[in-house]
Amino acid sequence: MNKRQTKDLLYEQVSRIGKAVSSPKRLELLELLAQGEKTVDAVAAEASLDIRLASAHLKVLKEARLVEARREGRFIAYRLSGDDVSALWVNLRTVAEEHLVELKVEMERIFAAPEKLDAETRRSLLEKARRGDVVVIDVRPSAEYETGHLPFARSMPLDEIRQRLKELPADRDIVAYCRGPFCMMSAEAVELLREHGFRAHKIADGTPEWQAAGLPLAES
Amino acid sequence: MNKRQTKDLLYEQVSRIGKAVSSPKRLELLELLAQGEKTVDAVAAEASLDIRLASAHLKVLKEARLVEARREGRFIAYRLSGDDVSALWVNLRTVAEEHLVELKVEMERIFAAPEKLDAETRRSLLEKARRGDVVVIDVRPSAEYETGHLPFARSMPLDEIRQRLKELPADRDIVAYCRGPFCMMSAEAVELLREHGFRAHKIADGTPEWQAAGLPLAES
DNA sequence: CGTATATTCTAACGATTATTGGAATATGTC
DNA sequence: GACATATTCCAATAATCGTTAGAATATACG
Repeated sequence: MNKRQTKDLLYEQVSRIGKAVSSPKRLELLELLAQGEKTVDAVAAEASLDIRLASAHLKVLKEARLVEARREGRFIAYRLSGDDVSALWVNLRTVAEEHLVELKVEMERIFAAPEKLDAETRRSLLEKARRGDVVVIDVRPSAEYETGHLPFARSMPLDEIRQRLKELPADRDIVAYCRGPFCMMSAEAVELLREHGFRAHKIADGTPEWQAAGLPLAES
Repeated sequence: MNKRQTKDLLYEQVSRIGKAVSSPKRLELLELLAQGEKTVDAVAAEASLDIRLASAHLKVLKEARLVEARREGRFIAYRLSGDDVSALWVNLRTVAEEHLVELKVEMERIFAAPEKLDAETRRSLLEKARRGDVVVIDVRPSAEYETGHLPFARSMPLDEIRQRLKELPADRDIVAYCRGPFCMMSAEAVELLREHGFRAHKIADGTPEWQAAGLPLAES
């Protein structure tokens, strides 16, 4: 086999990964699975897809080895095939945020203040959370919290906040996070909390961003 | 605009990056441009593409804002639009190498021993090169060396090695690198050097891998 | 063992993309 | 200003992909 044919083979293989991430729906599914293992109809519902279409997209992701499937009774549970896949998603989204003006303006339109974190801010947030100077709340569904969450964060799913307001302090800063920069749950939580007089802020990070920055998650 | 429409818009934008990297040819062009600014016919020749097809692919990359173009006299020079693009290429290739068995076996078939470097090995190589315990040679075309190269590496383009053998030490290890794990220039260099009795080895890293690992390059 | 549920498979269609060759544009040179 | 060179534009074709709907499979439950 000559050099050209060999090279074609190599790039062809890498393009399998590229093709897998070339569809907006599949990217959404990847981000969902980055929050933990989920069944087909769970991701289909979250991404507003017909179950059969979601299944087809998951199949493509599986053939690119970005996800793995496992039967769980009547359901089939999909999960990312590694932390590097989650990091790839973060990388793709970051490059898009950096270079695509259309995405930048859209993000600014949706989220008034885009609270991007740098390494230093992440470290200091962690320290303040450890000391209890701020209360970090994870507003995702509790199953996702249990798969992995920011250290010192407590679970406070968006649809439970209203009933659990008394668990939160009125005299300290509350920092809310959810699935990542594209997720709107933390913004909704902050709005709700501010209406009730709390000092709430959101950060753009989700667990995938935190992990991609090389920081450890907590479990249980 | 409702939540679904907003989400669709966001993932749609990220998928522009995904679509750009979904073609093997475009990945090859990206890797070439990660070695430095190049003209259309230069990359077309390197990638064995018709100039018109190369131009079309570069246009797609430009529309995804992964590359930028600049007129240079009669030529048009393309370059990556940032170091993060180079890092994205490395990330995609690494995920592919990690998860795609077909790629793994193909790599093993081509390159007898895949000399992957971890953080520690990179550091110690750098130290040995600094002290002069090993001679690191950059076998890429000299223009690429000038755009950026590993610290303490000297330029020794593949097609000049035969004439410049006397510049190399016979009593020390020689480490050759080129554009990255897919590039065959360092393997050819090592073969040539060993035939002449040198103690030559190759590493898989190119400048993109080195940079993506957070290490600095040298210029000039 | 029959029924309900979750998922996959298959076939079909329309939309998008890769590739090709010819024509057009832009720059530099004589 | 005519010519050569580098690149882009345009139109056409073949290949691939996304989506939809109906049928098939596989497991759990009564």
